[in-house]
Amino acid sequence: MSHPVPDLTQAASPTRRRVLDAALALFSEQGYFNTAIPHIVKRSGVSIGSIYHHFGDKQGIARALYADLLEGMDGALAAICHQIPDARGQALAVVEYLFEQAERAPLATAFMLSTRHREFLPDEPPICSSQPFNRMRDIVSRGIARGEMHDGDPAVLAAALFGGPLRLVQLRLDHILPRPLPTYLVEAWEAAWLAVCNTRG
Amino acid sequence: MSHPVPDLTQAASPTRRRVLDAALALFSEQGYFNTAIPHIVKRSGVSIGSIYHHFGDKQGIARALYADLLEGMDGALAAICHQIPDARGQALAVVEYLFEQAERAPLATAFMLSTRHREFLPDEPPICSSQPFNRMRDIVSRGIARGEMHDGDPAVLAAALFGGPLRLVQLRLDHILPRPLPTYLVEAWEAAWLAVCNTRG
DNA sequence: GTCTATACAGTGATAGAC
DNA sequence: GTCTATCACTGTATAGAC
Repeated sequence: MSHPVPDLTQAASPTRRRVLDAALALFSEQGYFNTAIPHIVKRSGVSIGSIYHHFGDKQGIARALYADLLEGMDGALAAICHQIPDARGQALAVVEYLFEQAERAPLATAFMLSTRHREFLPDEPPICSSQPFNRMRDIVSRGIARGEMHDGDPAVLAAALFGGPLRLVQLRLDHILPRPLPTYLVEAWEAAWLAVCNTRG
Repeated sequence: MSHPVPDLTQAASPTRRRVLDAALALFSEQGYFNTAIPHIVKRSGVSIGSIYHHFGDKQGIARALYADLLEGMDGALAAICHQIPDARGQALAVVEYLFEQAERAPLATAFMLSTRHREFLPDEPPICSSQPFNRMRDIVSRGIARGEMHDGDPAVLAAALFGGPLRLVQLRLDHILPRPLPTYLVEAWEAAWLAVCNTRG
């Protein structure tokens, strides 16, 4: 039932990890284009030769990082959808996960949610069409089908349900919100749920 | 009562305008860092010497553009807040404005809402603390005070109210939503308002 | 104010020893 | 697989004529 899958990708290499960690920090703090390879060399302690050996080019670093984080996020959402039956519970768990993750791993969350990946990864599909975001839309579609949420365009309802919480994450990552996100969870969720819940229920 | 203020800034210069228009198009389509000065030269028809004469450096172009668009957006929101008395009407008008503006001037809207300005304008304050966004929070604060919206943290309520619509704008600008934004206005607004309205009213 | 030609730095990427 | 040294180039910015 559990999935301990031991890194099918070759992410286990220690140098690879060090480069990805350094790149994540630099990309999140100053942006992809403000980060030169020598910066990554300094911060990671890995030589430029090794970096190019592992990743091919600069885009390759961002690509590997992006795939890595997408996979982690999708795994979390998959687990949620698997363990919780009702759409409301799933959506709440997703928001809770996003809030906790933004505090635990702000750099990773910022790189996932607050970055225009297309500018430096022209071949990647937009993040809205990625697995995790598809799952969010699926939750909403199922919520409508099950009568938990009122009828309507799934895209609009998904925006209404997750738009507020995602905006709060953004504000927190930009250091606008003073308190940790989980302290806003109850209030933010109540408002979000009111926007989509079925009043006939 | 009206404010025809004839461009206090020296934005009237025709070459200045041509440069700003070209820069807006290029920055929005491919990003600030993927846009080289020679690109702007080609697209605007203005020589590199004139560009540097007017804007000082590359950042100067982005800075002028940003100030220009912020001023326009703030003027629109100011007019809304001035003409409409109740918070609900103001908020609805703001969402309507954002939806229309995203269709009428998608490049400008994308540059304002979907760009990490800090990456190339390190001295600018974050957009969340700009005039237009302050007005949105003010609308919410007044809505709470007037009893139109239920009590709570203004930041959370503002995110709940505008987060969904702003997310739809994002999706539309990324070419994910098939139909023009105004066609989603009624449904999006109803959901947004449900999230914050005072049920005792 | 506008233009052309040019200087100069920093960057992504490679070669090749170990 | 890891490293150092180096290349080739793009892109910002300036000089100075008109």
